[in-house]
Order: sequence, then structure tokens, then C-alpha cells
Amino acid sequence: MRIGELARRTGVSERSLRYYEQQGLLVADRTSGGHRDYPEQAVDRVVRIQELFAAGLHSRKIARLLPCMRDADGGPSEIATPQLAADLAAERDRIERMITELTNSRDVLDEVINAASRRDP
Amino acid sequence: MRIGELARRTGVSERSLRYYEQQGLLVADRTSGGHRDYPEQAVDRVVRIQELFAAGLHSRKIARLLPCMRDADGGPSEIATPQLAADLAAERDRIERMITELTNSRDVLDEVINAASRRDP
DNA sequence: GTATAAGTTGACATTGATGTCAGGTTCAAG
DNA sequence: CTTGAACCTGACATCAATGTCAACTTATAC
Repeated sequence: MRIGELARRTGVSERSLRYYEQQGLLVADRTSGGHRDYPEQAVDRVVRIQELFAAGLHSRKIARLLPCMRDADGGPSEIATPQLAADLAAERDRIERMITELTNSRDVLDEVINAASRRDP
Repeated sequence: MRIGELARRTGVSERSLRYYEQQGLLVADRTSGGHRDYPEQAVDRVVRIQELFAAGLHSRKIARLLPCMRDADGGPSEIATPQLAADLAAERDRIERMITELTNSRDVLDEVINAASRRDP
């Protein structure tokens, strides 16, 4: 699949897909003419990458993490080193705190929205 | 309370507190000499502001939202207009999706961390 | 009053993913 | 073979919160 289709199917811009490749997060075959050719599995991977970005991980860390994730089609190709695992554990805790904060914010918004809809039913 | 103490107690830098004031998110009395003097209640407010920033709201939107939130000491001083409420509802949905994504990422990290700790117990 | 800590404003820098544009090449269909 | 769509690289711009530094003023304790 080519970059346009991948962009369409993932909702990620072509610009970002090229950036992911530059950062070593995504690999693509090339046609004889140099156009990127992605495997079907790239769709899942891009979604994961996006989620990890949304979770506040930087591309360098994602690059180290990706080989340790199990793919849609099989187990991980690497096991995280103890150091990486500790690093990821810290990220995990940060994400957990983030979820708590987001939940708080969501509840605050709900309250404001409900107050408005009660006045203006 | 002065800015240094507020920064210490909230974990937010003095720089950011001044920025919040500049953006209309935070008000402070001034001493005769011009130093900021915050009420006790500012601590809670700063925490809320941080959470809303973490939820991806921009300062302008937070500024419109804040008067509609109930404070630690009482009800809201304003009720959101229908337009603001609709706007916030969209943010709410975005935050909800974000929580889902973060939960996914957390689970992925857990899996990688567990795989590493199983190999290296 | 003097020293030192804390505060003030203003300006400039940073960060990192993404947008955008230009100039050129490749692909696919007629 | 031609044409228009899709793709390539490279460069520059953006956004918004925060860091940082400078030059100065105020507060506090001795």
C-alpha cells in the first residue's frame, strides 16, 4: 500500500508518516521508482505509534520500545533490557497519573456542561 | 501566599504562574511593593489549570471555562453559554478518546515490562 | 542600614511533531 | 506518448507552554 492510502486509513498525514520513517519508527519497502510501499500491517503500527505519541512518549523512546511489542502477527522480536524496562515503568506511572488527571478534567467539563443544559434545556 | 510558595506547593514553576496570570487564568492581589499575593484557594485553582492543560485545552478556552467551574468555596460565578457548552462537549469527547488511547498505551507498556521481568526475575 | 533572599518585567530560546510549499520524479490509464 | 494524480526530498514555518537570563526592586532578618 502506498503512503496516500496509509494516510487515509490511519488519519495520519503523509508528512507525519515520512517523519516516522525518518525517526526509525516505520519501515517501508520502495518501488523501483522510490515510492514507499507499506505492508498491510503498517496500519496497526501507525495506530500504535499515534497512541504512544498521545501518551507523551518521544520518538526516540518509541523507537526503542517498538521492537519489544508483539505485532499483530506474532511475538516481539526483542525483549526489553532491564534499563529500558525501568524507563518504561516510569512512563507507565506517568501515563497512569495522566489518566487520573484526564478523568478529573472530564468530570469538571461534565459538570459545567450539565449546569448549562439544566439552565437551557 | 507569595509566588514562591505557590510554586512549591503546586509543583508549577513561577514562570508558568506568571504566564497563567497574563493569560487571565489566575488573579493575584499585589503588595504595596508590587509582589503577587495569592489566596489559599489559588492552590486548587492552579492544580485544575494544570489538569486542563494536560487534557489539551488551550489557555483561551480554559479562561472561558474557569468562571463556570464551581470553586472550592462555592458555586460557579457564571453559567456556560450554549455555544461554550457545545465547545466543551467536543473537548470532553476528545478527552474521552484520549483516555482510551492512554489506557491502550499503558497496557502495551505493561506487556513489555512484564515480558522483561519474566525473563529477568 | 545592610545584606541576602525573593520578587518584578521583558526579551529571547526551546521543544518536537506537524503544516506547507517548491521543484522535480514516478505511476497508471487512456 | 501523454497527461494528471500521486509521490519524492528538502527547507522553512508554526504553535504554545515553559526555560532562562538580565537588570532591577522589594522584603526580611540581623
